[in-house]
Amino acid sequence: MPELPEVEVTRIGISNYINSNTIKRIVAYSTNLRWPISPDIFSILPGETINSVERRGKYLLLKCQSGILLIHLGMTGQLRIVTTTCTPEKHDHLDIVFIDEVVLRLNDARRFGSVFWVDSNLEHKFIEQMGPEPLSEEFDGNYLYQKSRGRKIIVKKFLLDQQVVAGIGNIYANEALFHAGIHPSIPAGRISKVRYKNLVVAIKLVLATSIKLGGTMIDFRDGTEKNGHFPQKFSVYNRSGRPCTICGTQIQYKRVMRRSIYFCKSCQK
DNA sequence: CGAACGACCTGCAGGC
DNA sequence: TGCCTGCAGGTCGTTC
Repeated sequence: MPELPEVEVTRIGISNYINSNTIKRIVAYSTNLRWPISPDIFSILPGETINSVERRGKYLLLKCQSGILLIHLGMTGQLRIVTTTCTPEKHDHLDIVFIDEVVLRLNDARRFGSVFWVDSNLEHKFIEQMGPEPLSEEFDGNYLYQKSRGRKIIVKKFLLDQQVVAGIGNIYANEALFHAGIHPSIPAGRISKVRYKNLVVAIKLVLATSIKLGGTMIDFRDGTEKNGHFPQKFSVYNRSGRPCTICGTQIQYKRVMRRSIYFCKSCQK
């Protein structure tokens, strides 16, 4: 499930192959992702050179001369670097073919991902409304504290709001709350500034650690199944019934508002 | 404005 | 064996 670390690891991985490379053509095997892929890209992209590969929250930004290609991987989206001789498989939707025959191929089984083309002098509304990058200095305890005043939603859901902070998903929200010792079901507006400072430290730590370890499930190179090593570091996520790494209490699992929460009832208050 | 929920989609696990 | 149900996940759009 691509969250910020997975997108970042993907960004670094594909950059080596596509940065400064020029697009030859676009091939679509299906265009109905979360939204139809902008038909513009078939005529605009050929001839464009990738000037930089950037990331904003969970979005990848392929910056070209005349605009930006935004890619969101949804839940199951994966980008792979292949060659033109590599035949497409099930759930492959889009090829960005470069002049040196390198292909950036998008695969997305559940099709929650999306691809947008935006004119360079327009900001896309989804990006525009997005909160700060969690690894930036701008994102600190004071910011979260101020942002949460008056909010009644539970803190775990608050962290998933991309307008609050960009790039956090269910896995890292659960993990960060554990490391900060905060119960996921507490209303966001009732948490002290000190606790938010601890939470921000925890968020930055879990995200940075995951990026360093290669995320949770990344595989961008042709043929080589190279999974990230972060799952081995999970403290609560997907560990229902297993002992807490700190106190040994069984990790709790609950469905709250159609989302899974994992926590230690002894360590998180 | 905030909160809650439906919808989108597919693969997989579990129950019968 | 095979069908059915529920769950997993992100997030936009709609409704209250």
